[in-house]
Amino acid sequence: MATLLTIGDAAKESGLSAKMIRHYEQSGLLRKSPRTDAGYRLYNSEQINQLRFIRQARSLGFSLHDIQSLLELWQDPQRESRAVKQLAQQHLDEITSKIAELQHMQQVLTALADSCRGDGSPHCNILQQLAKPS
Amino acid sequence: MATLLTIGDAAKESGLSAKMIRHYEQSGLLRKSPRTDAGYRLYNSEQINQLRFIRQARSLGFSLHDIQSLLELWQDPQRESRAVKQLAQQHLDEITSKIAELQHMQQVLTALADSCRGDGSPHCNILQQLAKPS
DNA sequence: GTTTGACCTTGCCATAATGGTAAGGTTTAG
DNA sequence: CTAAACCTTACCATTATGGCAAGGTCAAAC
Repeated sequence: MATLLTIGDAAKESGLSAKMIRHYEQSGLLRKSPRTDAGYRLYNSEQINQLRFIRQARSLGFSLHDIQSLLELWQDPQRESRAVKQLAQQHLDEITSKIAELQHMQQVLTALADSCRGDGSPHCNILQQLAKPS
Repeated sequence: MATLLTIGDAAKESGLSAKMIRHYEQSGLLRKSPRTDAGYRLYNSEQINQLRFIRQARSLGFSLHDIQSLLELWQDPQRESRAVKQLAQQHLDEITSKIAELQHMQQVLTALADSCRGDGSPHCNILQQLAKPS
C-alpha cells in the first residue's frame, strides 16, 4: 500500500515536471510534502492523484489560481456544483474571447499576406498597411 | 513642419502608452530619441509613424522581436517582399495553432460544463473528470 | 570501501509585454 | 510664486515555465 514516490517518479506518474511540482508546493497549491531524513520529498497515491488533477486542469488552460479553487472544491464534500460550473463557465468565456481575438488577427493577417507577392521585389502590401495611419 | 511632440503626446497620437514607448526604446526597437535640455524625449512625425507601425503590428499579435524585423524590412528599400511574407506566414501559423489549441480546450470544457448540473448538490462531473487518471 | 551516475536540494536568473509606484525635476497657467 | 500636469529614472509585479549552479544522497559496480 502507501507506496511513496520521490519527486522524479511523481513527475513521471503525473505528467508534470519536478520543477513545477516544487513550484506548486511553494505557491501554496499543494501542502508541503513529507520528507525523508535526507530532505527528499515523498508522495503517496493520494498526492499523485492531486498532481494528476492539476495536470488535467492545466491542460484545459485553467490558471493556477483557478486550480487552487478547483482543488478546494474537489476536497470539500459540502461543495455546491454551482460553484464549480461557474468557474468552468468563466474560463470558457475567456477562452471564447481569446479565440475571437485570434480569429480576428488571423483574418486581417491572412488578407494582408494574400496581398503580398512574396517574391524578390521590394513592394509589399503588408508593410504598406502597417504603415498606414489608420 | 518638424513639429516635435513630448512622449505623452506621442503616446496619444500613436495609441501606445508612454511607458511602452520608453520600453521599446530601451529594448532597441526604437533609436534613442533626441531630448530637450531638461531631458524630455521629443518625437517628430517620422517617429510618430514608426510608433503607429508598432502599434498596428502589436494589434496583429506580432512579438516585439518580429516587429524589430518588420521595422528593419520597412526601412530597407532593398528588401524582398518574400522576407516580409515569410514572417507574416510564420506568425499566422502560430495563430492558427493557438486557435486550434484553444478550440480543443473549449470543446472539452464545454462538454464537461454541460454535464454538470450546476445546482446546490455536491455531485459534479467536472471534478470527477479532472480527477480521473486519464 | 570507494567511485560513479543518477537522483535530490535550494536559490537565482530568464522569459514577454505591460502596468504600477515612488521620488524627484520641469513647465505652464493662474 | 505656487499648483497642476507633465517628464525622468528605477524598481517591483504579473504568469507559468525552464535553465543553471553548487552541493548533498543513494545505489550499483568495481
